[in-house]
Amino acid sequence: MDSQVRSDVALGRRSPLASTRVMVADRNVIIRVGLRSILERNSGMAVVAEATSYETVLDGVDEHGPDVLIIDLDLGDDTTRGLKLCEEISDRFPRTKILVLANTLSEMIVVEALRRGANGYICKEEVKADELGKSVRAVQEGETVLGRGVGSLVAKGLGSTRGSLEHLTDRELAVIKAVARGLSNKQIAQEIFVTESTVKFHLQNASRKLNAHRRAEIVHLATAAGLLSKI
Amino acid sequence: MDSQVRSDVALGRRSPLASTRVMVADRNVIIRVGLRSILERNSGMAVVAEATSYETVLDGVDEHGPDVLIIDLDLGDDTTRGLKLCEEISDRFPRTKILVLANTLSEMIVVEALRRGANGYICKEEVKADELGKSVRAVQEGETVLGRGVGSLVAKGLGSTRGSLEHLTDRELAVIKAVARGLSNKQIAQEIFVTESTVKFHLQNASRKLNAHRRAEIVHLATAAGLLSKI
DNA sequence: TAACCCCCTAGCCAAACGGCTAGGCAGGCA
DNA sequence: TGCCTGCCTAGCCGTTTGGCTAGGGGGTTA
Repeated sequence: MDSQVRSDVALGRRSPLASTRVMVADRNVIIRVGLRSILERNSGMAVVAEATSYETVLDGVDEHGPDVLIIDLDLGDDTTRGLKLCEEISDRFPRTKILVLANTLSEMIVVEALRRGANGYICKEEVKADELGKSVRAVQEGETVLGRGVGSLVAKGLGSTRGSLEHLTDRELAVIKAVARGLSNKQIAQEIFVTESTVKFHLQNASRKLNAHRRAEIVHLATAAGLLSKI
Repeated sequence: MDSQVRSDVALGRRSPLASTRVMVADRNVIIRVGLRSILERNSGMAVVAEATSYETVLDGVDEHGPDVLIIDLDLGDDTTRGLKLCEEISDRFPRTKILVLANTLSEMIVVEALRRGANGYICKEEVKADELGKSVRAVQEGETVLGRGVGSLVAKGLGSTRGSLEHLTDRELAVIKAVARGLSNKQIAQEIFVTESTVKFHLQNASRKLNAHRRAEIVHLATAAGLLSKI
């Protein structure tokens, strides 16, 4: 339609309605383009910056000072880095609201993200196009947005006594990855140059942290939490 | 549309072949919008149909006869349905080429998809924007396209004697899902009203089919293959 | 009808696992 | 300095598992 406005937007200028400045952090170029298209065309927002790695998110926020940061916590091989990022951004740039856009729905991650400063959590698969703009605007205005299915998950989790996600240590994660490959404790011990006892020790700790009791469950929970993306 | 040839040229030139008609099948609206945006703006292609469920893909292909179908095999809770869909489309509509756009990289799924008529397989996370158009055009012209990392995976898999994916039976899948929840064979037996022997039987068969030797590995492989999306 | 697949059951045995207690060592921090 | 955390080791015990052989019954298809 109005080609004048469109080219202005393309140049980076804001239309009077484009009062919301958004930054998008996602590894997937299709997602980035899709978000830009949806937000700019349907909601009159402006995507002022993009990031594809943990390292560049902070700089982008610092430089562009977006109103809302839409972020997939899984920007690498470790979702816990995304969680730390939430904490750091909400700490250093409290004016920028954080809307987590997740691939998967994990109770642990949701609770932890909110605890560390995220203002909203929606799931890529579930979201509808018209909800996106509303969600962004809502978090910008200080609301907390929980997408489809997220709310009930959180409510369920709040009843449990389980506190915050005790994040897995490097060693524990390494052992879990080996377990996922079907290795026995003895094989794992040889692979990482420790004794079988140590492997069992790490697995016991991981079990407690994930509230699991069998190695198959550990693998499943760690996968669901996005901790095993790269084996 | 023809009156805007000039602006089309400005947007990115339209070659005589620019009539590529694409259909997109993906549950995720962000992905659908992103693909449309990338393909239409940068490559002068037309997205003529979209689908979001297994049921609607066939109708869409039948009605619009796209040159290329870009499809995420995981349109529901069962990737094997996506594989069947590949087979059916390549059988009934051989003129429509199939480009699989996957979330995850699973050797089994790749090999099986290609065996059942897919003409290309690329991974959402890995693909670059400019590669998308090229890939679509390449499969349209009869080439087989394997995205980053996919090729080496297939090559590795071809060496193995393991044949096609023997798909898991309902029972086997049910047992695996229970295993993922950390249940013991005895507990699973009680839950699905069979003896422990039967549970072990199903797990043995699943192990063979997935080429795994430990239940943790079974869970991991089944997850990677998209078989455990809904627990 | 035979051949096949899926589902179910049984028993055996060695190996692996889960859960536990009880330590030692190094580094960061109050 | 003491305290905490992460990491490592040891041993014990009962349970679970992986891998195997050896069947039966019901359904579908060639």
